[in-house]
Amino acid sequence: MIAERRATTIVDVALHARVSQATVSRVLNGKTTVDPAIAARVRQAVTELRYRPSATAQSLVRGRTSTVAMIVPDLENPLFQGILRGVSRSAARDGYRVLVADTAEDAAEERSASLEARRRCDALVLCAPRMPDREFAEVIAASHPVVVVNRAVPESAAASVGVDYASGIRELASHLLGIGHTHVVYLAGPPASTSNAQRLAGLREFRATHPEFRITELAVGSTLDDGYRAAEDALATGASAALAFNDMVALGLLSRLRELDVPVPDRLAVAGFDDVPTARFATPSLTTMSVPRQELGAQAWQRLKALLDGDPAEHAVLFRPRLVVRDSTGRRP
Amino acid sequence: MIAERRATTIVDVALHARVSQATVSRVLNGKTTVDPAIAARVRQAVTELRYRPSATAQSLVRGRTSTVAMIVPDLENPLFQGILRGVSRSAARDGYRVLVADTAEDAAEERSASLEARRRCDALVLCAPRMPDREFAEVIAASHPVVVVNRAVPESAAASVGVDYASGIRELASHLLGIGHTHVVYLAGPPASTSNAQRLAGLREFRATHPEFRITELAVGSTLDDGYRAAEDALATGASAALAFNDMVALGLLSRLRELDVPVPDRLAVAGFDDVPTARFATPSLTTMSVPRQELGAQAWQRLKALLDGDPAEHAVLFRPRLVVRDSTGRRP
DNA sequence: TTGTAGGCGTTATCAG
DNA sequence: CTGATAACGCCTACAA
Repeated sequence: MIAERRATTIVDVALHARVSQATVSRVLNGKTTVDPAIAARVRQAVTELRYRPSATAQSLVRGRTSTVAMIVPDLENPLFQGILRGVSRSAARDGYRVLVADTAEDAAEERSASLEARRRCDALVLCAPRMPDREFAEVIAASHPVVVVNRAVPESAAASVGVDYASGIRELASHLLGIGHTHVVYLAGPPASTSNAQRLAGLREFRATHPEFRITELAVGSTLDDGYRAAEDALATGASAALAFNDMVALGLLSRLRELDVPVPDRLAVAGFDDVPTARFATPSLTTMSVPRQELGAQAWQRLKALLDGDPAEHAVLFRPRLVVRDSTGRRP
Repeated sequence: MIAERRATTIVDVALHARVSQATVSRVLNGKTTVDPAIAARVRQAVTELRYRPSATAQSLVRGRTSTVAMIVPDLENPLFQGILRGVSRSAARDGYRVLVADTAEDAAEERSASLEARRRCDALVLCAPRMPDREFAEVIAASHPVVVVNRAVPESAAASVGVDYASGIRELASHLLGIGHTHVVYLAGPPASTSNAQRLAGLREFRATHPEFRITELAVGSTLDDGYRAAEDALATGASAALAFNDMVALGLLSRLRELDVPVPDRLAVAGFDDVPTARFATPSLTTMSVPRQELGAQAWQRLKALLDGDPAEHAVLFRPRLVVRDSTGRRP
């Protein structure tokens, strides 16, 4: 016989313990005080029947799911992994779970995924959204509460945490200039990435105050392979140093340079951005700007939590990346 | 005035369109056919009121949440990232979302997270669970449908996908022996990892048929740092080759060897496991066993989907890792 | 302290 | 083709 088993509900427990549903609910939630003897009976019924309350029903009646969604362009990017980890662990401490959606760098998918995910969650974490401004504003308006990571947003519309890429890249440029590089090639990231735009802006600013500093721009991308493939073009620019969009690009570049027997940093110095775990272990070890990945996630959660609790939005926070000089830039060339 | 806005419900839409809730529900779900004029009125009301159905209410009445949970020991591990990505993308195609929980390599946390996550989802993906057998069985029994990744499980209890680590490491050992290494040191992974146990078993088997092959075992771990710190001990064993638990360990080891000016592969050959994205880009490039990370996730989803649809469980699948010879093992020493 | 009953937002059955 | 109405599983005034 095929026992089409309906999950056991609070009614079953009530019947089994010979009390009302209300009482079962009470002992399970520890709200009102209940007669110890009865409470014990209920608890026993619960274990005997292996009863576990339906989270869905609880969500419906309580008006919240205790779940938040996080939308990322690419789960393979160590930056987003770190942020996800930070959000996930912080949220767990407050009894929240995280739903994650990978949009595969597709701006259109980003919009629908956000809207759809928001329907089943209490809030949204938008990570480095690639959407055009119009859609971005629309999604934010429809998804409150929202916290945005790594993209500027009108203070009132949503909470935000981010990285000061402009200042970071200026510091990096300054470091390179300091050790004698007057011509660097910038390996640009995805066009839709606003953090790439911030880096470019930072570079322009630096250039404005340092006319002797020359920057050649190359459209590259964000992955190991993108960096690997950019090596020849980077060399062809004649620059003495390369500034990569992020560490992945830098690592890919390094590996190709090695194949080509191009000495780093002597012929070409290389710097990345993010300080991913492998950066320190690369050969030569990678000079980069450190970004607090998990902390970014933790801060994102803190802001989301405030909004969820109806507290006033906390101030946006912008982390200053920290310069980490390693061997890939070396000394004065 | 503080407008405590209740979200707009189907009732609001019905009122606005001067029809019943039933009709609204019908046009939204396209179930029964509805008078075109009325349908249009409803749709207009929907957009005007910006109505979006409550996923929670739908879940309650439909009896499913269209969400599955995935439990992983560590989100920073590239293997789990790849699997997550595979599950996430495959599930998305079938209209499912993925809830992710990082247990920080804590077996106790693993149990509670699984049970708790299962309450709000339709199914569970257990990734390389570290729990002791007893708890493992218990969690599985309480969480059906479940698919387990990278840990053996009684065929009837849950679906499973995995990697044939034993055969993989034998192939790797064979490669090393083939190029002349008769003494290798195995840098072991987390004691609670069953895939580590599988590797050890494979090594023992290989040893049984190749008495001239000597294996020294070292307790190391699973991270870059673990590998980095194991370098001196590995050298002290006098082995001519190191077999790392995974690529992270191997990469950490490589970087430390470089600092120590130990030539690889001449003084010590190094091999990893998993073929993570950075393995190819390491210096020297890393010999390793390739594991289809995303495919593992896709297969896991396929099995879960079958179970969710009430179809008979598909057969367990075990992927054979593929040997990828690169420079870190080199030629005959 | 305990039980009764109403409601959370949808879907689905069954009459009209 | 459309409209009441009963679930779905749980929580919470309110009443006893």
